[in-house]
Amino acid sequence: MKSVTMEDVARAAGVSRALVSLAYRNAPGVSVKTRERIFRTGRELNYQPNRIAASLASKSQTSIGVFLSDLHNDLFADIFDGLRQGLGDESRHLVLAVGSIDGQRDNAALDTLVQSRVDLIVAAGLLLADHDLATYTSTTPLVSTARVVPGADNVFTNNLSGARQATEHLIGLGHQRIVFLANPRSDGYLERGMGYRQAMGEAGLETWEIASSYARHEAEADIGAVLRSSHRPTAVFAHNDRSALGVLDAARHYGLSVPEDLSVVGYDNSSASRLPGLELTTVDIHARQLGELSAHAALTRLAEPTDALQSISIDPTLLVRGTSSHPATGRK
Amino acid sequence: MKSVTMEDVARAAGVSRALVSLAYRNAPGVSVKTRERIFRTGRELNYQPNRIAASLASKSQTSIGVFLSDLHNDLFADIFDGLRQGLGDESRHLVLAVGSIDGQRDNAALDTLVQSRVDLIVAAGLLLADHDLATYTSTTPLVSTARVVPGADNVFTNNLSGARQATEHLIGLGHQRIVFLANPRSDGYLERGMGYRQAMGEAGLETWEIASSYARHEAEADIGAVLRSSHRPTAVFAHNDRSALGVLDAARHYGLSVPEDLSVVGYDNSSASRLPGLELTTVDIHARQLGELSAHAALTRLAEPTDALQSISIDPTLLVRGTSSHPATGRK
DNA sequence: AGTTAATACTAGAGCGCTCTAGATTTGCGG
DNA sequence: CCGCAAATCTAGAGCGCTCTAGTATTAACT
Repeated sequence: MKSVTMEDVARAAGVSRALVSLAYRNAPGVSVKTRERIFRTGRELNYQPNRIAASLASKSQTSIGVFLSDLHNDLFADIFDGLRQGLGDESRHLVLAVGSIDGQRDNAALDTLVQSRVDLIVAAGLLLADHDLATYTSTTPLVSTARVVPGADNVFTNNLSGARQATEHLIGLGHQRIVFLANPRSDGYLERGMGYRQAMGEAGLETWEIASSYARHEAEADIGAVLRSSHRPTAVFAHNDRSALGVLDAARHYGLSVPEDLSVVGYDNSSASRLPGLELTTVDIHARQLGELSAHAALTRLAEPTDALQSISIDPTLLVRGTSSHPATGRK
Repeated sequence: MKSVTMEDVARAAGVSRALVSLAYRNAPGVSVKTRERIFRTGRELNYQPNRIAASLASKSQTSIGVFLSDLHNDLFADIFDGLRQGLGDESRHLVLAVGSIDGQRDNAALDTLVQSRVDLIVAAGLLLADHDLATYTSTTPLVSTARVVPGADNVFTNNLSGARQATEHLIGLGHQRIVFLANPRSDGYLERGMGYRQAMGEAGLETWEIASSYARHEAEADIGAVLRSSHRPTAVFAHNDRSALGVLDAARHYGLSVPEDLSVVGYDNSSASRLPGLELTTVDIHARQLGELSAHAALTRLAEPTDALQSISIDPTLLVRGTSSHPATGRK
């Protein structure tokens, strides 16, 4: 399947290859008449410029690599939307790479981007250790979203603040036995845990943390044992919506009604949390805005490669919905 | 930012460029000793092969383009997972392009893939008209998932069967006034409507169709008016889960309880439909399997470019969950 | 018309790799 | 130690484009 090249178009239009190149890049220096003729013959031959060749030949083709951790999490979809919007016209040269929920594919995905010689990588939801990322940041500028990576421009959410807001909300409602459901594999869990601990400490309450895994089913099992105990918690603050849904499931399974018997607060404001019938109280990390700001950071970095590294933090917002209320009574 | 080239590695290792190339491609013809030396110096120099140059130079670099319509719909995430699994090792050369929910970006996304000279495109959720797609199928083999495209290998779900199953389920429960909530912009809506009509016709029931839009909120508004009418339907079959959730919302808004006052059946078995607290009765299209079969179709096509076009259909499965029951009574 | 200054166009080198065809080395039976 | 095939390695021509440095053409103004 031989494809049409620039050479073919040039010959057919009776001009040089270089001129066709200029025309297709909308560069100046081509007369209107010739430009039209070139496009016409291009269309006739069904010519599609070869991007591969173009980016090999040119040094200035700025392409941006986007790493997304997991397509199942619509948070990343939001970030991606924001990114694309913030990038505007630049978004035509995006190269996507998708990792996997366990982080196993992150390395391969980043390699792909580096090997595709993207000028910059915007990464959302990286699970790799800082140390492993150093290899990449030394080669290609990195804009990290929703996680702070040394050596990269960072656009992140203030997890500490979000976790405090969530915990203080529960404390304010009168809860005392508040469990924090953590996941050592998840982004930002450390800071969220810290925010939880701070808020609990300031209120003179004892912390109670349970480690859980990323998957909903496992989170459900992990929390199940706790919910069955006689001195069970009256509220659970989950490190993200996904595991909060697991808690909801577990509660239902053990006959606890939410929020009457148990208050549940999630984190992320994922689309699932917004669903009718769930109305999960959660913390909105403003994912779309995160993406947009990442775009700006990326554009700035490309324009000024030597500028100092930036870190932008966005304050998350607590969204009180239906799964949190006063303990025992069920009153809002 | 000058990057390390194969030339650099060759010089440092004291061999020819060609040999480095062979080594990095794990090709035979390189002695074990030399191979090791090459990799060692490669690592020392932090060499990353330039994929762009590689694919320009080689004719046989098979890369596969993947078009995904919309990252917010986790159906596509499932398809993608299946695809990646089915592709196995081949999945290292995936090039992703993402459209948009309104289909506006589909053209641009496909152009990107063609311009990246992918050897084949696997497309999930295309909204473009057949006619617009002809341009692409003439250049690059296309495997279409979840939609039948002329001139492409197709892996699709039997929408007719799925819609019949859903409708017959409702009829079997005793419903008579069953609304089909359609969306003229959505994939497969035509066939789903047809399945609905067939099932209704065979049962001697009158059809009742309402056009809706893709977004949940609008679907909610569209269905609202119908639900308020005195002679309202006892069941709604929505063309997909997304709009089914809108129906659920509308029902709640107008004080109808589901499934007691209104049965609702969706389509897709999206992750949202599986959530605790929703338990939407829906039709499972087996998205993951769709992806896997697409992978096989792609591999077959790449191996045998001249074989006749294939069409594989998967029968969807009705999943009866909590939102459907006998009319008026609420008994299952 | 004659000079200058734009404007329009072209030749050819090169981006970093792959691949073909040929050169060199190695292994091994006699 | 020779001969010859197999194993190992290399030179150099592209892949389809961009970009620099230049040539040809037209416009602009004395």
